[in-house]
Amino acid sequence: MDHSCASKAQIAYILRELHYQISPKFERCTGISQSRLELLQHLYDAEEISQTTLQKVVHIDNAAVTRHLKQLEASGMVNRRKNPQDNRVTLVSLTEQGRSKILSYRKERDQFVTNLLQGFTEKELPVLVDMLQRMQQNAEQIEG
Amino acid sequence: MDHSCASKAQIAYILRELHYQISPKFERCTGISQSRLELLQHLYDAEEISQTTLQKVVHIDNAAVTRHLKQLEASGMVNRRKNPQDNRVTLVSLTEQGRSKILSYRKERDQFVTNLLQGFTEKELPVLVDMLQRMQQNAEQIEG
DNA sequence: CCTCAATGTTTGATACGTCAAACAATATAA
DNA sequence: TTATATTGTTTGACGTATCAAACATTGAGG
Repeated sequence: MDHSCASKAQIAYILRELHYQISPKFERCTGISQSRLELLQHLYDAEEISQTTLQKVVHIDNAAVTRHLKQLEASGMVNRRKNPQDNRVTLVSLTEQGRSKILSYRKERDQFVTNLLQGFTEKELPVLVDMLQRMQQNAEQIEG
Repeated sequence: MDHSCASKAQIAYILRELHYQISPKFERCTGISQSRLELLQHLYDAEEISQTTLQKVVHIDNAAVTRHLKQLEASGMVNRRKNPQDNRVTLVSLTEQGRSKILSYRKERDQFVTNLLQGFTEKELPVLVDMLQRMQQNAEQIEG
């Protein structure tokens, strides 16, 4: 409520605008959506994990995760199977095809992000990451 | 493509995640979506402007702007009329009701953003705004 | 054992973006 | 002035997120 609220409010606006500016361009440049690539990226690191675990790290709704993974399965990028120890949970893993394809996606992504961050110095990047993460933590607290 | 790409890629991920964390909470806290409030906010400042002008400043697709404004008109927040000098353009303005309602929305928004930026110092805010705006400018350049 | 709660996943309804194509209305130029 | 390009807006098809409700499946307590 203090005098700096105008600039604070601006931040919320810019974040929204930035997302919608980036999102379609990211997909056109890399050939895959940010969400999908993020899912694949975590599978790449994790071998085989449950959907819920995956859902929590990518901050996407369960329903959306289910739909993404179904389509990624249909396109041969991931495998899904029930956990024999607990038939409620679905375990997901990358296929060989997925594992190899992700490498080229990553290249495109890196190029894209490099463009996005043109003019940023090496010192600025960690500052930015830190601020964004702090906002994320704050966001998690809001409205239980 | 250099060694800092991991941290760069992280930024793209966080931006996406942050948007989806914020967006529903913003609406629940304030009673209006970010996009709508941003549209109203600009109308508040601008008196009467054309849809296209408005669309350009908020970085939302024309189609989405049309739909938002139609609904805001239906709910009595804005007026729309054809420009008599050029019947192609639609001029939009706030109604009295809209003008008064926006004040309470703003209060909620400011509270929300204050929570989002908890722990940020006065010096950090302009740094953050600057970085976000630079990303926006870079994003505009990508893939003409 | 057999409810009943908890956990994981899925489905359905809704909202809001994008793009492309359709429709004006206006400018331009032959 | 009449065909053609340009500009502003709208509509339709689609993707992807949210929430809430429906379905398993498993665990725990009487």
